[in-house]
Amino acid sequence: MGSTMPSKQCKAAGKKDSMEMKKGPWSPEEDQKLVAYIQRYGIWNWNHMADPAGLARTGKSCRLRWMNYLRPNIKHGNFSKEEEETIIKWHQLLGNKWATIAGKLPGRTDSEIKNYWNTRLKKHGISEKPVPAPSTDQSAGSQHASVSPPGANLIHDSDNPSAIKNSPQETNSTDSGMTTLQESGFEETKIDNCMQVDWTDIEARDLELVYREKIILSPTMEDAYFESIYRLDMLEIYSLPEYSTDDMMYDDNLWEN
DNA sequence: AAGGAATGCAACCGCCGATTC
DNA sequence: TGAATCGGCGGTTGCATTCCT
Repeated sequence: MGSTMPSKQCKAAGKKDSMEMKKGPWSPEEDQKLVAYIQRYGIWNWNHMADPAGLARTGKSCRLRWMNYLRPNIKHGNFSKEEEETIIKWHQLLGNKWATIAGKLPGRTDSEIKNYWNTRLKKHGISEKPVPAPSTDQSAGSQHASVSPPGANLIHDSDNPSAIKNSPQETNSTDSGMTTLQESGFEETKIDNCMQVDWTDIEARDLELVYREKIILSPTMEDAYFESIYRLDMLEIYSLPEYSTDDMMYDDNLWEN
């Protein structure tokens, strides 16, 4: 469009950017320019938009400002209790996958969630990383090497959604009377891309599991307990933000096979 | 009331995967 | 097919504000 910068020069331009481009907080005028430009021309190339928009900013800076602050339907302000619980729950399952977690909270950005976690939740002693899978090799220290899913040692107490307990390795699971999957007899076998789970052996309710970040169990529907074979490649799409666990429950295709 | 410490948040940086040429 | 580029992500930083002594 209005830009004359050849795209191949962008790497070099990046160094130039750092010297000549404006940094620091955005002024209301800059916000106005960016919004007006996007409203008129849309988003076509962040690196090439700043100049015709009249902004002495890098494309990255423009993108960040738009994505985290200026774009429509962004929620600002305090997180609700429900949102907080959602963050805690999904962080236990996914770890620092802020963008994915943000997908579960419409209107919230990954940056905002990340900040919220780092400033409010982390300090309250909530586990910072996904709980390592239980392993017989205590000395291994490899978090994802086990066949068991990372979340398999998680119990999410439905009476107290924010109370998510670690595995016996991490904490004493016998307090508060909750049991881990292993303690409740959970077993799984992985065959190629298929995971076979005997749900009837699972005593815990309101439970979600993630296997390499792919959801393998819907949390509440009783019928789900009687399904035993899940194809990870089928389920992969359900780990996308636009799919809720409700989608999983009511999608008949999910239960084929 | 003042000053230092703690906190919260916006923005930047570097890396990486996907896409384009 | 490989290099260049872009967009996205997570980690980190810096500054303004609030809290505490």
